[in-house]
Amino acid sequence: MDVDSVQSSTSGLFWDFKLKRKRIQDILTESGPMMTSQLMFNKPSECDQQSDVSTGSTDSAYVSDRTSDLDTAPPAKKKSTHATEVKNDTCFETEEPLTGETSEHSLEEESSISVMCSSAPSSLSSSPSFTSSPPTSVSSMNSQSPTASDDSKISSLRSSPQMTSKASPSMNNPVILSCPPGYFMQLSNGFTAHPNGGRMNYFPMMPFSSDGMLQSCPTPMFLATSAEGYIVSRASDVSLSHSPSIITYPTLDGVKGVSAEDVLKLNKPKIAINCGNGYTTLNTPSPKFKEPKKEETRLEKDSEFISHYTNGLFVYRGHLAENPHNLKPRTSDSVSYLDTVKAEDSDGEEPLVCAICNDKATGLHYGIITCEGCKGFFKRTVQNKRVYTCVADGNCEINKAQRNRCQYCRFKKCLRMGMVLAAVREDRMPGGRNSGAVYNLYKMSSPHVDYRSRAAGEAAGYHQMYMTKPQVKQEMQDCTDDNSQQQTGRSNTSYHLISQAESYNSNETSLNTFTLAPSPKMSYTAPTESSLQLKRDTSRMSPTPQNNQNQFSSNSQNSTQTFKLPTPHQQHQTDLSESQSTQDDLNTFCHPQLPSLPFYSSPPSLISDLAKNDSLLSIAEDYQIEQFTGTEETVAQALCQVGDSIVMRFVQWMKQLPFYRYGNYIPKELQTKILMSKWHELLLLIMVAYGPVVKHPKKSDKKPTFSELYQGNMKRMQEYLEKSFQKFFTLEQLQEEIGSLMEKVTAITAYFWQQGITRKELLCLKVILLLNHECVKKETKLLHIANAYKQALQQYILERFPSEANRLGDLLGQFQNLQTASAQLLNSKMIYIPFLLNA
DNA sequence: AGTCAAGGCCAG
DNA sequence: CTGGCCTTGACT
Ligand SMILES: [Zn+2]
Ligand SMILES: [Zn+2]
Repeated sequence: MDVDSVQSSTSGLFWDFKLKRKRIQDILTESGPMMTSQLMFNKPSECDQQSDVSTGSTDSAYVSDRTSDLDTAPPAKKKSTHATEVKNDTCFETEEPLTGETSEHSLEEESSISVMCSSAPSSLSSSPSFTSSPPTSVSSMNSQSPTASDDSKISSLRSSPQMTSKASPSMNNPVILSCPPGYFMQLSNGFTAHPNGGRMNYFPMMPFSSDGMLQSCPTPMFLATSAEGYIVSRASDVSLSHSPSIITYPTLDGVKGVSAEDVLKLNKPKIAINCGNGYTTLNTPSPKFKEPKKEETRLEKDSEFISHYTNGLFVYRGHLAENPHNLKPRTSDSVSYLDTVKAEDSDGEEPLVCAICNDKATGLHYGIITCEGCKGFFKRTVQNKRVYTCVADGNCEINKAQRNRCQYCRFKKCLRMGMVLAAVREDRMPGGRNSGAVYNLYKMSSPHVDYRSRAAGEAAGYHQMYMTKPQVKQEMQDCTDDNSQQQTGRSNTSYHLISQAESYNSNETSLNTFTLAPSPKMSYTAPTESSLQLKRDTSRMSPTPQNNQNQFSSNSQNSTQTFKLPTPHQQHQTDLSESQSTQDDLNTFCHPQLPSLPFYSSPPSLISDLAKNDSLLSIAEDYQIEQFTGTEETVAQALCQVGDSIVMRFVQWMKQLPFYRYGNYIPKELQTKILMSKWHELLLLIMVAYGPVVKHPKKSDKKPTFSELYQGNMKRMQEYLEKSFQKFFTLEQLQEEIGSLMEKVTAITAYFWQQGITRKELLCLKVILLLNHECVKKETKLLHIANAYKQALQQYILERFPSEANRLGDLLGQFQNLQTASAQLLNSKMIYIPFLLNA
């Protein structure tokens, strides 16, 4: 009846990270396995019927109607569930139009700031190198440092992600912050990260006038982080040839934020951030800021809710998450296995520890062993669909002592460790027992193929929960065949480091199921042949390398952080000569200094080189939605193949990139890592830009609007589901299900339509996106390459669109949206993927 | 009757 | 908001 019944539990096949990574590595090694997959690869692409895959979807723009569209759309879904706290959208709706229409103009002009850094502002020479990665205030917060006391004084900014995630086409839309009266804003990457994690972007800001009043809005200012503190730049000063006036605010000892006192002492201007409800001051207590309601918000869509916390870094699969506590497979029946746990436990240690915080556990709660506190925390969070924000960068350590320091990270860990959302009852009915199905939502294999017998369970590796470290290492080696793994086990240190890196690829994302069943009533789908196969595979691999709680948590949480730690120093080494302003990493990080790389000749030729081997765009043409009809099984298989072949093409594409050919700047592990984390974003980029690039060769006025696009997409989705699965859903149902994802995807497409993105721009964007990875920032050469492409793109834009000074910044700003959408896509149901491939 | 995981309560 | 403790109620 509902969409759930259609969703395939084999959904993960498409994204299946383990297979993809293997594929990548195979190809990179140019080894045999590639052949096999090449065969598979040809198959889907063979169909050359160029049917207009993207009829309704790909066309439209999204200019003036955008605000109104967004305005009207959300209310529809608001009626959905708890009407009370749906303010997440409310916020957005009320503020967005304001800026969208009125100040957008000025804002967009300012966004040229994202470009400005390509010139070396002399005024900045005093402030050495700005890191794209945040100052590591995390450490101070993680370790039990005195900052704890500060926490209470500083409002941890909990903003609603929807506002930004609501597909703002440019990063320059005002960000809505919430800050309780009497507190000063604390800014950090964690905050901005909100919707998408870890990124500090420019915020439009307003200067105060001398009388303490906000100035009217002629010259918005922008804020960005740097290693030194915050940079505030006056947009009006920004131009390509002149350095912006930049004010640097210091970082507050360990904690990021600027207090009123500090500002006074520094004798620097006060600034305010546009926070929707007017302006909230950055550096002074905000007297009359009124909270929208409760600064907490709710997310209505499960996938959105989840991806807010997973942030694309791992895939939520309920209690089947690969953590040491979950090695014991659940059976389909409702029999608890706590007794088993205890039994096993007795021979060694009896204290049950919480998988989240290591506190004393009180049994199974929502699928895993947790303490009373984490149980309650998880329940409250899910019941109220609370949305938290990390004020650091989303990697706070969670243990008993500091589990209450960061709700975001605590809940993120809850999901990561596999607490089952669906086990929180919607009807709040106490007592009784959840049906076993609740805990099988994330399973692929049939309940009958379970590990019912104790012997089987033990064989399946429950014992490994207590494996000693050497055993773990052995296990890792036995079970994996990839390169990074081979380096494993030399010493404890290397093991540790590697597993951190590994966790990105294999631990979190290697799994097969993406089924997100919002409600326990979801029907169970029969396993497919391939799914069973895969299930066996994963179960064999499932023992998580980490065996003690601390280690695991630090591993998993550092997986991203690790990559950017070294940045500051390396930065220094390379660019000391040139001072520069830095925007935050993700979007714009231009080096004024271009190294003389072998491949680098001139910006134009950089682009034309890319154009010579543009094999990627055809991806958008090679897969027809019609391929994905039939039974779910068929679809799952088809998707698996397609995913396979797509990855293949990405690898081949990467290998023929100019800088790739000219010298091996990219260590192989890095290639794999980068591609693994970027290929779905790249895919989305291609899909989303295909229409505007290909079907819109000449400037016509018939740019499709966002709403046209959106409605067309939804309608086609409806038809697709009906035709392919004989399931009919009303548009309202669909809206419920994938509205938010569709909005995000459509918004990007619409933006590209509106901008009339060109093929060359897309070419560059692909490369820049590929290199827009944390790891790249440590690789000086790669960083330079990325910047070379940015400059090339900028130059191209200058010639082609001379009047659009901020075009590059806006284009790069889409990365954030791509990342968000792609993360959500990862967590959405499989049956939507084929469609989105053609949206 | 006993288990045990869910929800509720409410002092701190 | 937290989390220790209590009540529920399907299931054994
Ligand atoms: Zn706990
Ligand atoms: Zn955190």
